[in-house]
Amino acid sequence: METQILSGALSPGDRLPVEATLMVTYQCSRMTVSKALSRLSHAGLIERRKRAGTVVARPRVHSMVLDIPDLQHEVLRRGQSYDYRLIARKIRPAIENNDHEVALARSKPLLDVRGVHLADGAPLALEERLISLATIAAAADADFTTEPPGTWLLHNVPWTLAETRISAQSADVATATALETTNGAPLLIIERSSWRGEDRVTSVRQAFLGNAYDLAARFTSAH
Amino acid sequence: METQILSGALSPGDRLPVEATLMVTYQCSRMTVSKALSRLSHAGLIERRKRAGTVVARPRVHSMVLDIPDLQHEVLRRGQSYDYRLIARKIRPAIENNDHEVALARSKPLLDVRGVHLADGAPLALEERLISLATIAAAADADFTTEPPGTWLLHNVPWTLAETRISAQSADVATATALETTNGAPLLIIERSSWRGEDRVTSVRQAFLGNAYDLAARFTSAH
DNA sequence: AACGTGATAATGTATAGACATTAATAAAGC
DNA sequence: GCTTTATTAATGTCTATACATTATCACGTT
Repeated sequence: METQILSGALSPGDRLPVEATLMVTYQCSRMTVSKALSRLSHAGLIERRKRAGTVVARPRVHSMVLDIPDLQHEVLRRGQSYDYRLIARKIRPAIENNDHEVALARSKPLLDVRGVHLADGAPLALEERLISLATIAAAADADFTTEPPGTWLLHNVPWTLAETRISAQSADVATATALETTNGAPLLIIERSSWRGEDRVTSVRQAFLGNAYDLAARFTSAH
Repeated sequence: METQILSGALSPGDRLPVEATLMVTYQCSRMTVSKALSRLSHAGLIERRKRAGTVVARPRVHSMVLDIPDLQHEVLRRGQSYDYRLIARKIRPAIENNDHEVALARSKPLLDVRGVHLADGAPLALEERLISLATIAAAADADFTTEPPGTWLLHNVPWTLAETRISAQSADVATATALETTNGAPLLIIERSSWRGEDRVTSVRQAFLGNAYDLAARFTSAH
């Protein structure tokens, strides 16, 4: 079925046979047919409506799975050496008139970590991260001098929801210095906030050298 | 179960009760327990191993669903007016020493479309797109003067695989002119190739004004 | 102590049947 | 001709059962 749809033999809007027919066609029980169709439906390839039957879905958004990999893991996978250089780590209260920080802090301190990711010794990204100690108290005891906080969080805290913003900016002086590039160089900015259930876990801003980053490049699929 | 994991009551590595126990706990059949656990497993929250039992997963990659929306749809959703300005449309053979174009063309012509997306009359993105007429012959007859090719493709061609590259660049003269911005302005570049099964469908390069584009910003989740 | 080797406990997947839910269609009423 | 109501055909979900698959564990042998 999947092959037929993806090959174009079945086009968006086409009706699929009803489950009873598929039972006969593929010589299996209705439960099995139903599970298979549920899988396709979940993947967004088909739409099922009671009484009306099943049709090949007309795609609406270009929805894809983007593997935003752990930077350390990704750099090592590409055969480069990885290093993390901690610039500053401090525990501080939220800035009062910054709504975002206040929501993240929830009346407790924030862990503020910034550092540079290096691939083969060259700067790859500048990272500024805030971690909510209200949500993740254990982060206060973690050692972020060599292991980047992103890696630690990934291995220790499951997240349920993340909001990502991607944009491009010109490097200001401080960022250009940290990344050893020229003032005004194009940077790829990734900002992400993560939740665990109702609670905010962390927010991070990563500034990548525009030309160095084909890391976000990933194979993707609708399934 | 999901709530317990996401709330932190169950941590990565913790063992879950075996299915027989869950049957009793939740007063339902094993098939139902199994389906629920399969769903959690598919979502990456747990790992199931025969004989060894089920444990809460230790997350590995920051995998997330990125909804890259249809631009027209997204601009309208934000309450802005949308326009598409066609710059050029031509059918031409692939450039011979360009491997990418040759692979896309498959010995047939390519449809080369470029245009500008406008939100509230202001340029938002410059788009350069190639469509394989070998794979999508019907695209030759589509009217791309007002409807952008991305929207047409999205509604008419299901895709199975896409490869996306995201980077940042400084605007060159031609691009800066088309986007009515200054030379050297930071741009967010999205390059994407799409497949339908084994066949290449289209490749596109979109250059966004860096500050205008929080469009790629999308709510995302692991499920 | 090291190495198979078989029993076993767990998940994986299938079947047949029952009932619930929903929306398209047909019938009835005004 | 329009609206309301009943029918019904489709999917949605559950149960109980059976057997397949596989990694672990305990045991016996070398």
